[in-house]
Amino acid sequence: MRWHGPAGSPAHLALHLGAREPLAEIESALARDPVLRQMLPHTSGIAIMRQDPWECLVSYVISAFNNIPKIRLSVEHLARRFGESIPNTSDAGSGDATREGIDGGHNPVGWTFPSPEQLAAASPAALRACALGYRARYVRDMARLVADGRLDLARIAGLPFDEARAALIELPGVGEKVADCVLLFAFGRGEAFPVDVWVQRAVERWYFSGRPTTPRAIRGWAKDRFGPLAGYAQQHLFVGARRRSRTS
DNA sequence: GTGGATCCTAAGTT
DNA sequence: AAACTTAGGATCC
Repeated sequence: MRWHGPAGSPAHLALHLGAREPLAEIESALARDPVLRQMLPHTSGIAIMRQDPWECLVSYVISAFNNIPKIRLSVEHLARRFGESIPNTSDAGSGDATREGIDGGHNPVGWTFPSPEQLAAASPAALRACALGYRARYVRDMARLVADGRLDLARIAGLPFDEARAALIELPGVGEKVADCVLLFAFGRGEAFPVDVWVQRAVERWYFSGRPTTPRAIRGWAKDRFGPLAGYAQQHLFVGARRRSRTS
C-alpha cells in the first residue's frame, strides 16, 4: 500500500481503514430505509476505506469482468513483481476478519503497491504474467499517463463530483462503475454509488419489485434516496446480496 | 474420497 | 454491441 503520509503511522492507518467513520450514526441513518433496516443486522460494521487513488484505480480496472480470487491474485503478482518489499513488517492484518465489499486486503502485507513509474517501466510481457489478461494494456497505458505527467489524480480529486467522474471515465479501462469506485473509495465522495451486477440485482429485487432497470437509472435513484450516504448504502446492499447468494 | 478433464463463470468496458 | 483474457470454481467422470 502507499500511504498518504508517514508510512504506517497510526493516524494514517486509521484514515486508510475508515476507522474514524461514525458508523453508529451512519447506520442509524441508513436504518430509516426499510430494506436496509432489515439488512443491517447481517451487514453491520462496514467501513468505507480511504484508499490511495492510484492503487484504487488500478485495482478496480482489474476488477472489471473478473472474479475476486483472481483480482487478488493479479494485485499480489503486481506487488511482488513490481512493488518494493516492506522491511520489518509483522503479519498483523493478514489474519484479520475480511472487510467485505472493500478492496482492502487485495494487496498482501509485504510489498508496496507499485507506483505509476514502476508499472510504466514494466514490459508488456511482464504485465501479462500477472494474469491481467486484456487489462494489462489498460494498466500500462494509465501508468504512462501518470508517469508522464499527463494525468494528475490529485488534481482530479479536487474537482467537483461530475467533473472528476468525467475525467476518470476518459481513462482506458475506466467506465462508470470503476469511476464511481474511485470516487467513493479513494476520493471519499460518499454520494458515489457504484452499480455492479450485484447491486443492480439487489436494487431491482428489493426496491423495484423485480423490474429490470439500467445502472444509470439506479444511480439517479440512489442519489435521491440516500444522498451523501449512497456509498454506504451501496456497500450494505452489495454485501447483503453476496451473502444471500452463497449456500448457507 | 481423490484427481483430472471439461465447461462455465466473473466488482464491466470497449 | 459482440467480444474480451484467464484463473478459479463447479460438475462429472
